[in-house]
Parts: sequence; structure tokens; C-alpha cells
Amino acid sequence: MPAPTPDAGSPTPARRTLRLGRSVRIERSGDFARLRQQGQRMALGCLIANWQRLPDGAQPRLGVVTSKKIGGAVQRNRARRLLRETFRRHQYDLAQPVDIILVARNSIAGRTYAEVEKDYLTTLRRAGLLKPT
RNA sequence: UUGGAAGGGCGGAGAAUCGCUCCCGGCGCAAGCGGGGGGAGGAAAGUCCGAACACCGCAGGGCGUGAUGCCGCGUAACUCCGGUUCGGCCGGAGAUACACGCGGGAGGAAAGUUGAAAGACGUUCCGACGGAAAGUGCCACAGAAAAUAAGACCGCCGCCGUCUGUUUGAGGCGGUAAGGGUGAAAAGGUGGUGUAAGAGACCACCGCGCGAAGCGCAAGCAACGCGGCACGGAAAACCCCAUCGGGUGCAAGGCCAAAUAGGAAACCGAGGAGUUGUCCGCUCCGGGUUUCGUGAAAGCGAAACAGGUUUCGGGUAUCGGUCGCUCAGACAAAUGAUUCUCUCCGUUCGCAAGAACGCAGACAGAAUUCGGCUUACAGCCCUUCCAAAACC
RNA sequence: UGUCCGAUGGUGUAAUGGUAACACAGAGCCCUUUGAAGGCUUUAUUCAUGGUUCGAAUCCAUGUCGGACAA
Repeated sequence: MPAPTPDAGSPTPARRTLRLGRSVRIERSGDFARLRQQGQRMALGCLIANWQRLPDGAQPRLGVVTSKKIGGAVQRNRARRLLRETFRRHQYDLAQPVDIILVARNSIAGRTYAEVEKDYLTTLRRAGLLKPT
């Protein structure tokens, strides 16, 4: 498997599942507005990230924005699923719990999972949100 | 076999790991955990039509406005009835299509055949197709004239009459729509008789109009008879006639258990509000002040006469019967990610077997439901027809 | 998801069914010592395809693209 497994190399005491349930989603319009206006922002490659750090022990949450500029419903669904998948795979690699919003850009059309994952990890590393390995 | 046209169909399969969403059991105070099952399309799209369904203090009338307009047949969700093993089950019936599909008939176009021509005939394609003898308006430019059977520019003909040797010619008065020219269109066509020249003035054929035996369920076709010809085009101009339509669309002037509450009381006051184009009519009781009180989310609407599947039968194929199964459903919105195997297709290499490469590679993602139309689409399959080549 | 609008040169707008007009901009030429201003010329398959009509930017149908509103 070319994509590094989150558990690989870092033995965790308890086996943590890679679930991504409904409680992990940011659903309120107010949360979106707060993160977009007050959160930190970084654009790289095919995505834009807005985030706010949360206190330790909190549940990290994810919101995804795919505008009509990306394309039709097929392209937007694909972009949202890829971004959610990258967050799900790496949700335990975060150094600190955050509320994060990932905005897809036009260049995400046609990208594979590996390319999107690379952009996501680079963004997190530059933002200092990734655990040191 | 190859190519083309028309019509119809399909739109990869299997598996592993990690996930998402819905339903049903189990455990748990709860968060949740674990088990079983379901989970995008032929167009889900565009929103171009129609319908269901729901609501709007009722839908009744007038005016306005919109849609539709040849004939026949067929068809959905839906509604109703009966039975019931109560299952969203079985059987039957009805309706709406001025959505649409199929077939036919007027009409039009193209090339062809025939004919001296007008026209006729069959083929192919199109075919939004009531009324232009109810009314109003329009038909640019060109042309003499563009719609009261009008119109005399060039012509043709007759008469008068001037000049002159005579005719021609100039001029005047009349007749004439055969010819020229303009135009999309010039007021029946062709041929003849006739005439000063002409003219349906008369005749033959054709066309046209009216009637009509007969044929056809019907639209309609039409032998035959009558009429000398009347009715230019356009209603996808206004309009007239007939039929239909109340409005709003699940993001609804929709519903919503329990708790809270929607409200209750008093006074003032004589009209107010609604009916969503407007008026009449109709319906409701409202409005202001004071006092107590006066949140939002979630949920319902909303998922099944469909569909897929096992097996049987015939068929080239689409298909038909039968058995058992219940089978997408959210609301910042599930149906995904990665990997392996097989198969289809394409390219390259190879005599071939086969190998390598190409992300199973096109258009595209359900949002109340149903039917239709239109648009997009890699590749493949089936039927029919046409053309070419080879073989018998 | 539903409802509703619009499309004319590069831009902004006009146009009874009858030669697509105006302004600005662009290019070229004239004028001028040069420039500005001015003058002349040029720049359009009226979103596409069909249909009605003698004739379509206009009327009708379908599609394409763009936009607005409703939580």
C-alpha cells in the first residue's frame, strides 16, 4: 500500500478505529462562517484549509466546501469524498484537535487520491498541525 | 465480409481491507458497540410539457388573460370496488391526457415519368392542420397598377385630324388585359373559334366552386351532374369560433403528539381582512390600546401495483409464464478510498499462439411521485434495409 | 429542488416583419513640424438549429450559455 497507514510504525496502546461519523462533521452555518473569518488559512495545491485549534482532548471536526466552480455534481461529489477520505485516514496524525474546513479548488478535478493526500499532508505539515514522526 | 441508414437494447464481473448512510433485532442509563439486510441512471440532466398529490376561510359568475385546434386507436402514477391467509397481498373496474406514441387523411417540397402546355401519376421526405365569403390592419423595394374583379407605362386596334405627293409619324378621342417589362404574388391555364384589335364572348381539355351515387368507424376519397369562373397571400398580425384552464408548488400561505404554547380578558371603534389579473359576489371577524403571555431546531410530508432475482418454455433477438424476496433515501446532503484477479475494447509488436501498454477508460450523481419530450454519451450487441466484394 | 428572466460589433445600448443604427474603443488613411481635436474607411453568420412567411434580429418550437429569487 503506497499510502502510509496511520498506525504503521507508531504503536498505539489501544487500537483506534478510523471511523468518521456524523459527530465529526461541521454542520452549522455559523461554524463555517466563524472558521472562514476567524480561523487560520492556508492555500496549497488543490485545496484551501481554514482551521482553529481546539483544547486537548476535544473531538476534531471536518467541514468540506465544494463550490459550483469545480464542475458538475459528479466532480463536486468526487472532490468532497476524496477530501473526507484524506481527513479520515489521517485523523490521528493531528498534533492537536482542530476544527478544519477544506475548500476544494478547480485543480482538484481529475486528481487521484494519492495526489490529494500529498497536498493535504503538506498543508498540515506547514501549518504545524502534524505530529512529528 | 466490409461500409452506410433506420429502429431497439446494454452501459463490466468477482474478491479483500478500511469507511459512509438507512432499516431490523441484541447489549448499554446514555454516548455508542456488535450482528443481519439494503444503497444512483438511461438519461438520475435540461426544466420543455402534462398529470397526481397537497395546501390556500371555497374554487360561483362577468370581463380580461393563457393554452389547444384533421381523424381513429393506445397508454402512467392515481382513484374506486370486491376478496383476503390482513402482506405496501390478490383480482377487477374507471378516469385523465387540448402530455405523448402508433396508424391514417388533407396539404406542401424535391427529383423522376408522362404530356405541346396546363396538368396528371407513383416514390421519398415534411406535415403546430378551425375560420381570410364576421371585422380591422398589412403586403417593403420595384412596378402603370398590389386587392370594390383593380390597373392603360410600352404595345395592339378603330375614328378624328395636322403636315405631306403617299404611307409612316406628331396630336386628340375611344376600344383592348393577347404580348413586353417589374415583382414572392399581376385577378383561371393551354389550344382553338371569334374580332378592327381583343376578351370565358364562345368551344374542347385541365383546374376551380356547388351538389352527389358509391366506398370508408372517421378525417376524407369520389363516378356523375351543374356553374362560365365567383374566393390573391398571411391568423407562428390583431381577431372570431369551439374546447379547456381558480391560484400556489414538497424551499408548499402543507402537517406536527407530549411539555411550553398557539392564546385569554377588558375597553375603544364601524367597518376591516381574505378570495394572488380585475370587478361583482361570497366568506371570516377583524383592527387599536392595556394586562398576563408571545423561541428555535428536529420530525411528518417521503418512498412498493415499481423493481430486481430463481427456475421453466418457445424464439435469431427483444420476450412470456412461474417460484420465492422485499430492497436507496438525505437535508453542509450517504452510495466512497486503496488493492488484486478476470473479461471487453483500443494501440504497438508478432506468421500465429500470445505479450506489453492504456486508471474499465463515455455522458454523467437520486431529493414528493408518475408519464412524456429534448439534450449528452467511449465502446458493444440484436433486427431490418441499402451498396460493394468474394464464394456456391 | 422549485420558480422566473435574459442573449445584437471589443464594450454599452437602439431598431413597425422590409438595406442591422448610435456612442465609446481598436486598426488604417487624411490633416499637422509633431501630438490632440476633427474628417474618411474598416471591424456583426443579431447565441445555435429548425419552422411560419415572398422576406425573420423581430413571430413560433427546441436546445446552449449566462443570471435572479425562494431555506
